[in-house]
Amino acid sequence: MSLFTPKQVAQAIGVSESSLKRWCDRGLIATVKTPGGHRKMTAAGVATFLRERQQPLVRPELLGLPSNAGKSRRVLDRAAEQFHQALAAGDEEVCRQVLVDLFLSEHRLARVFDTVVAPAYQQLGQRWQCRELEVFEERRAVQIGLRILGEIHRLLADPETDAPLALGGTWEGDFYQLPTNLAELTLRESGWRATNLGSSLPFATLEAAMTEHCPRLFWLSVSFVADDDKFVETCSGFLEKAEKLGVVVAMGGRELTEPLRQRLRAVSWCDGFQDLEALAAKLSSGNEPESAKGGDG
Amino acid sequence: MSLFTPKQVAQAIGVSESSLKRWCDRGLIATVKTPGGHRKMTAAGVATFLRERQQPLVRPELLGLPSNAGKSRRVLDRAAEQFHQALAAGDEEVCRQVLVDLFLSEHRLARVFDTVVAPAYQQLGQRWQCRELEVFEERRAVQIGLRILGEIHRLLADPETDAPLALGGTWEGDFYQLPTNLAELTLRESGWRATNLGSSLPFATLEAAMTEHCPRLFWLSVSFVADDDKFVETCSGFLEKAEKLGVVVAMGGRELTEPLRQRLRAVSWCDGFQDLEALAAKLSSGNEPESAKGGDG
DNA sequence: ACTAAAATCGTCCAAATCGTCCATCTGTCC
DNA sequence: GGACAGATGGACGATTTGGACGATTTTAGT
Repeated sequence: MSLFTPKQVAQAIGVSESSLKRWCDRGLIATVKTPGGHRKMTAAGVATFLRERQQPLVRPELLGLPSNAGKSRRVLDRAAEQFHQALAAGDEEVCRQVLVDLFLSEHRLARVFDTVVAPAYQQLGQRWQCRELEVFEERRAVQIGLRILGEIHRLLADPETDAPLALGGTWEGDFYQLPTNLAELTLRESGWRATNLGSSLPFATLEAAMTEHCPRLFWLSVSFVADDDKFVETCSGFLEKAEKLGVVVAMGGRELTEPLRQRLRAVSWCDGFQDLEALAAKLSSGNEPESAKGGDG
Repeated sequence: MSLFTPKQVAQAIGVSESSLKRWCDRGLIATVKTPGGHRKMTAAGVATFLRERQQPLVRPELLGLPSNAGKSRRVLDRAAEQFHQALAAGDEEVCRQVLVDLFLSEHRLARVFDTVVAPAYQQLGQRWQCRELEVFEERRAVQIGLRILGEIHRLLADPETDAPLALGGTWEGDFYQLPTNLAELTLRESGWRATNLGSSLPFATLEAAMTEHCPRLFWLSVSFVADDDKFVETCSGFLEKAEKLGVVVAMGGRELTEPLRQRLRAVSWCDGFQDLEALAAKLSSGNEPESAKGGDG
């Protein structure tokens, strides 16, 4: 992680150094001070400020951000189409600009994911099925997406050490990485200590992770199910275990068909990341650390 | 107990060595001096200083870790061990620092990949087979690796538009993403316009990509082979096509056993990324843009 | 034990930042 | 319009920082 001086940040935002110093002293921007009293800021801290204040970035490159980030406000629906086109063309720079712009424009990530990212990849999937796109183009789009999400990951402030814990991933055979990554970021933005365990994990492993860390929330992203019966069976055992531990399980994904859902109980369904965010908010507001763990035995 | 040098502590705190020395001399940080006058600090001393000054550590993980500056062999060895430990523990910050430090120390990426990254993941794989690690810990390590590689990707300058083109990926059923990502970065550092097409791609798609873009080099990362015969058969067709187009195919990966290799021709074998880099150098030095495309039809 | 390379020493100085003050600008209320 | 409160951007000397230098100490390798 690199630290930025007031001069750099002031130039990046396009304001005078004096103003920037005042904002720091008023607590608007997270600032650390050297023993000598010099201020230093992190990219995440500045990004948080920019989002809260809707402040445009004049020279984003000074903060290591894409060269056009934050210069203009973006509208969600227009961005969706632009993002989709850029993804299909493999234009990583444009993709990055669109997403980082939206992020800095204080749009909730969950909303961006639901209205821009997810639809774009759905469209790509459709175009791939129609033979309009080659497989590698779809894979390349995923690569690009993962890279950009990684950057946004770094722009989010580190969660508090006492923030509620969330784990999640995808089940064995489900190699889709984007949805579970999106879930992780959604929860991180909501202040959770969310960790994506990865894709294609045996349920035994998921259980082990849950038992070891005992999170408040566990998300399961389901984009592929080979065998409904096996899935339901294994998953049911997992859910039982979760209930005993007092872990809330959230499931979402395009493969969760209605018949499949009816065969699973004790699950919070999330159709989209805004659902997940709402669930997380409910959980962390109505914090009941004692009673939740009660039924162990 | 381990003692830290000013350089390490300075990096951990995120200030210059000069400033740190000054703070030591002012008594802000408890310091022990060797008979020769070199300063040494204990973790406790640094922690006390940080708490009194309420200064957050920029890189807390570096405390306890040797510095990675320099280019000697042992630096790389130590880095390999650090990286491995941090990967197993899921400590993304440490991993990032180790790799980015090495990168900024002007180590060739190929060398870092061969001596640090690849061994670390090999060890993880072994420990996983010995049941020492859970699957999710291995997956998490991959997630971390991919994110960091994404960052290094951005740190590399964009390739020239007239740089030689390279494409690559993994075959259907081979979901390992790290090796092919490493290959992409290796070539990018060598100035190539390298694009990773992704993992688990049908050979038909790989062929389509090759035909459409006609790269100078095509890498195939092979970390998993379900059926040797089928692999050889399909792969041979691919290699023929490549030869017609004048595309050099480079293959590497732990699953390329000797018997498998003998059944495949017209391939440049790469045991490690330094091999790949050497191959790339040879190709781009002996540049023969005309004759290469000759035999089409 | 000895040599060569790497890291640290102490010192110096230019550049950056500090805190503070003040003139200017903007929007509001009377 | 005019008084007022609040925010901005620039200027000032004092302080802090970060990088450079040759000399010295530590470390790696034989």
